[in-house]
Amino acid sequence: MTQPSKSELTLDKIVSLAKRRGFAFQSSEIYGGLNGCWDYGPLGVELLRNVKDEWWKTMTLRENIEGIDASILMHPRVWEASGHVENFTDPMIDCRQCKARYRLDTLSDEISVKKIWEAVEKVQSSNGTGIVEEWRKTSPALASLDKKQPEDVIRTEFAGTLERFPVLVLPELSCPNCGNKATFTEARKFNLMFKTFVGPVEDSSAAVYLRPETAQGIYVNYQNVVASSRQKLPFGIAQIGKAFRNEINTKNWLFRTREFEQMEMQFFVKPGTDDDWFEKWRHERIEWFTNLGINKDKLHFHRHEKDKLAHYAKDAYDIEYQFPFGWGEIEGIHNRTNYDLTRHQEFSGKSMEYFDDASKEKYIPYIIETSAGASRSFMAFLVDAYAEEDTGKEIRSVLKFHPRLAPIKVAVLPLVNRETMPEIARNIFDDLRKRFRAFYDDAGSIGRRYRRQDEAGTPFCVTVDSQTLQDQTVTVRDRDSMKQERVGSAKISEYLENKLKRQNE
RNA sequence: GCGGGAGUAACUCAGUUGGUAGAGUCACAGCCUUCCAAGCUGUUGGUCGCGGGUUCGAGUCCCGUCUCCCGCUCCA
Repeated sequence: MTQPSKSELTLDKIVSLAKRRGFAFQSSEIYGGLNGCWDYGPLGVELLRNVKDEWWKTMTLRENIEGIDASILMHPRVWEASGHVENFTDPMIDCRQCKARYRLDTLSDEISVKKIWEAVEKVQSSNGTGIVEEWRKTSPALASLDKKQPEDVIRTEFAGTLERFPVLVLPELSCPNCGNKATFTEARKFNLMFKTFVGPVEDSSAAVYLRPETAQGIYVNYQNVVASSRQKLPFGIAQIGKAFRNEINTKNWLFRTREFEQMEMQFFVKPGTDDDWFEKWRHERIEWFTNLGINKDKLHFHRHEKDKLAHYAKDAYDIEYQFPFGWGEIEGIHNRTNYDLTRHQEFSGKSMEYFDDASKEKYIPYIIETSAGASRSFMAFLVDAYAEEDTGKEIRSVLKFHPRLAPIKVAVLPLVNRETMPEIARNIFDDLRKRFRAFYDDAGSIGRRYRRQDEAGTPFCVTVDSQTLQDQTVTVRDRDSMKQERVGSAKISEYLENKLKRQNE
């Protein structure tokens, strides 16, 4: 059996299959779709649920992790404390010539002091319109044209000028990348958080945001959980929920969307033990994916370089999956230090300290974050499961999901619609469907029906044949090997339970 | 946000210099069929992405717009 190389696998193929079989549809499709929004269909919702269930059980079926489900709307101050208000609203500009993109607030770092003075002199000599006057008031060091000012003062003031009066200086600057002058687009302010209003009146004082990450819902509840669950450090809080980011560009199907779901576990530890816990969680998390059948070769860690770490992070690894479009992050494991809790203590005025009864110490815990994308994991499991096999006569399309992730666990098929086979199969189906997601199919040849289940990723097919009439046994056909074994029809439930059983972790 | 490509049935696609919209697959109803698709008969299914314009007439030409894919950029 040869397998075509997976490099031939395109996203288009998966998107098409996903639509045909009911995994994912474009949102509001009959109205032309909504950019970057997708809906999960009948099979998709089962797969997604199974992914989330597996994650939830892995996390919470242990002593030291509690679950919560926080509100999507939170107090606006949360996002000031978290740094999102500041960091999510950077004005951006593009160079029309070379297409380079810059953050307005960091553009001045790439421009020499000499060039800065040149631009400032141009602005100074321009006609004294109101805006120039205003600028002179806010940037005295520049306005005085005192070139003996220390460089950092010049730079700070110039950065401020750029941010407040981009119209004034941008036409005087050259693109640091291509060197062309006056090629910048207007500064556009991106607010990456979705804004809405509490109450029916659109009053700005009632503005709130749809959470851009679920983590903050855990942090703000950390003291509540400690108090109510009697947990002691180290312990974790798990949550699955939707988050929203008003991305500039959505792309790659479910990979970058504006509405997405996260599976996050924030683990609270004593400072100093954080590195060890970080390593432990990092390895545990990648094993979660491989234990559920993801090809090891398609997974790797991507460590964030020190100078590119987020403002809160001490160390960070992404678990990346090799999608048809390249490597993409499906989970991030970050050492967030005590940044978040410290900030919330500052902004809320409430203590975030933990009192360690054993050592009589008081401290703000460090947090090891494991943040997996539910939608991205869904996509990785789907892409990874997809296989085309040459059986010699034809190409078999099959989704080789781990049985616990498979949307449909078992299909029940009468070999032919004769004698009492359909009735017996119906009875078996009626029994199984109460315990497993099951499917009954009597349409077409048996081979066709097996193929249909292959394409839906159903791991087991139970077939009633003439021998069933004699000895009450049925065949169970395995999706991947296509091999069959005979099982007593009364024992199928037990047989499936065994196949779907979780290992003790 | 920039550049390129695409959008016609549920899916993959055809559709000539502008002249009544097609195929295969899928699905459904039968027939056939005793273990790995595509055998037979019949049937359902199309705002040709959307909106304008040109024209006697637009899937086809023009303009705008939306959406998807690819490449840049971005991803705190």
